[in-house]
Amino acid sequence: MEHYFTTPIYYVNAAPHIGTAYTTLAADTLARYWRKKLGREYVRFTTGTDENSQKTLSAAAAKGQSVEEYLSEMADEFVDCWGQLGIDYDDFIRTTEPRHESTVQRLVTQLMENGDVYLGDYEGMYCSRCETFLKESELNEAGQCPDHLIAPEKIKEKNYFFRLSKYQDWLLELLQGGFLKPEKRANELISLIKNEGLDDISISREGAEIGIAHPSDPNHKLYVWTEALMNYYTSIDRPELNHFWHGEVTHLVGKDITRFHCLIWPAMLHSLGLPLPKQVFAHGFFTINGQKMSKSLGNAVEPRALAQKYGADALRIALLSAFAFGNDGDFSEDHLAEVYRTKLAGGLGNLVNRVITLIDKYYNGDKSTLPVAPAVIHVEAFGKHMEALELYRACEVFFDLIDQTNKQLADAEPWKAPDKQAPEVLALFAGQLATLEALSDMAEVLLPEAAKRLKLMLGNAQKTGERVILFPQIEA
RNA sequence: CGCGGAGUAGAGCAGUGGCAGCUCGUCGGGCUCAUAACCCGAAGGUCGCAGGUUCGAAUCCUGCCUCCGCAACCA
Repeated sequence: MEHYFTTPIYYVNAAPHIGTAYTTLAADTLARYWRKKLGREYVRFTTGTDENSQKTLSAAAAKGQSVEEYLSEMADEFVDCWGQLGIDYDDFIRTTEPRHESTVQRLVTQLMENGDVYLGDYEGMYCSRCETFLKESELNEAGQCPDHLIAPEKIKEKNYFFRLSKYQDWLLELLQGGFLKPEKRANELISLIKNEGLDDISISREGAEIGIAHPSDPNHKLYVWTEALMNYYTSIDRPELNHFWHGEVTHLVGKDITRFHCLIWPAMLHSLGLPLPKQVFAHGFFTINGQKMSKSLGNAVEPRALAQKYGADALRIALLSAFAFGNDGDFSEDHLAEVYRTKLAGGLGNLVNRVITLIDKYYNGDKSTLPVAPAVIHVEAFGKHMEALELYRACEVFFDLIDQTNKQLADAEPWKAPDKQAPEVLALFAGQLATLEALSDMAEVLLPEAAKRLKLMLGNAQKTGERVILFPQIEA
């Protein structure tokens, strides 16, 4: 079974920050797990940028650039950041690409042919921040958008609508069936449907300058969410890649955009007769040092700066092990430094160093004399958690194995054994080596850069010569 | 009654019905193969409060209190 992982496509109005990095690192980690298990050809991982926004006009103008220049520059920021974080995606999709336009126009045409799109009059209050129309009942006392505290514009125009309301009952069942995880997030949408019901949604704007042209009405541009969600399909919309849509598709999203991914998107797919994703997983948000990330507070975190100081590996595992995937939590550079110092340098790095040193010393680095060791049971638990998207627990298993192995070595005290060729000493080192192999396999998922060096060290039949330090001490 | 998160050891977090856990930090000890690393032990919590359900509740129900996010950056 193929696996297809996606992150949201990110708005290009700012450089990637630690929050977007979190989603992307999580997706990358899952993709690495499945590639290792199934082979690269059975896994696809897509990320990208959402570039069809009215705001790019003013943003580009403010920088004295053309829209194209502005968008390319911003997209490059993301490509560069993901490169520095070691993100190994299969596709980076930009919604201004021709391939996306063609897929969107084809899918929207099909929606129209299915009778799920109609042209209607719309007079309503449009919040440009929400990028959606608001009901009167949703406005606050001041007549403002309650989320953004700005007065919505009164807009009267012809809009194309998607018949979302038609799929209300179907969506309710879908959500009750576990389409969205964790369950608490699904419950939010279930109560939304039950309490407020679903309205048809506008999918076009009349006379907009930015966006993908409506396939049959040149006066309209397709409205952002409808079009943006289709990027997940665009990426595999080629005959040789289309089978990924028939495998297990997992959309990773932040908890704030579940309604788009779990109401609009599945309804459109259902209308199109396309298979649904296996699941949408909504992760939580985190504060920085207990405070909301904010430029004005000066605590916005640039992932590239952290990766340069501690390495992309450390940033990755510090984020994923900081709190349970799906919960909210806290993150700080202190925490990152702590994980680096205690778990990576003092834990894994030191363990590798001491085991290899001993084997070099006692057996001249010749691992072939050691007996075959039993399998490491942690590997199974690690896989189970990865497959359940329990990244936090997978990290726990990894760290736990390191601790147990250090403990085992300390208990056995092989340096005190008079005969290093005694069966129990040989068995000990065989087991330790098997554990390092298992750890290096897990590291290929959790710590890809370190894993390369570790594999190299373990692969050497003879002495490694100069000692390789996996995680050197970092001066504060 | 705006929406939503959250209150568990000094800090950060797991744990969603079955004897309160993890990591870090702190204190004491050990070891010396190792990156001043590693191992052992200890201190430290009436699981926000009050009711209720249950043989049994951190966990389920009710009410309350407190904190956080919801202009902009923004998962």
